[in-house]
Amino acid sequence: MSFDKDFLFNLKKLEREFYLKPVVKVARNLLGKIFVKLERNIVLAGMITEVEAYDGKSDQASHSYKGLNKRNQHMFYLGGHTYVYFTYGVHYCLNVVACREGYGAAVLIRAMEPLLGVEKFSYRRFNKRKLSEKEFQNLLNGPGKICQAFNLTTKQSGKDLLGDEMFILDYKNLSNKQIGCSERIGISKSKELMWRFYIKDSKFLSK
DNA sequence: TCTGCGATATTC
DNA sequence: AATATCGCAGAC
Repeated sequence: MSFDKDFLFNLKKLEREFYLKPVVKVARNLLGKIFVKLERNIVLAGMITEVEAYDGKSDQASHSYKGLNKRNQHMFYLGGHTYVYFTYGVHYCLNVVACREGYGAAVLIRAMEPLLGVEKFSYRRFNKRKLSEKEFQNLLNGPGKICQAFNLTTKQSGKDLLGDEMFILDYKNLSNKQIGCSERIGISKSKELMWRFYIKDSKFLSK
């Protein structure tokens, strides 16, 4: 199986309806789907392997928990938009907004398997072209790494994933057996919720 | 292979 | 003061 442009462009873009379901369901369903960003002369694509769900008012770990502010405003957009935020003074993180407009739920994209644009990813992440096996696996296996490789910043926050610049393609539908879950990483509140989901046999997961 | 730490924008 | 992170240095 090869992931060239022709293969990708025969896949169908996820429709609005996909994003309007409860956020945990959207999170699980995003596993195995293909995130695509079109740049000037290049196609960047990765298969989503690890995600975390963040709900609205009920979830103390969610950016939207305390209501709308300047930083989190895009998290309240209609499902199917992006929410990119800056954190630790260093890193950007990509989220996919879920549910109706004004609800404030999103899926943090934590890891992907690189498919197209590997050379671009390599330069942005390691400033070189030839990578070891280990480096290849580490291209997109963390939320900050994804944004570095795809060159995503707050400029790309609030974009519609049903548009032409960035979108998600329907690809794999995974069974419950193939999906692992755990506590979310790096939070202190609402830790008991098992809302981190990942593809069990993937080599492209965060640490 | 692992642990601790520094970097530092944004919000409360 | 805390945070939805990462890469590096130094210990072993």
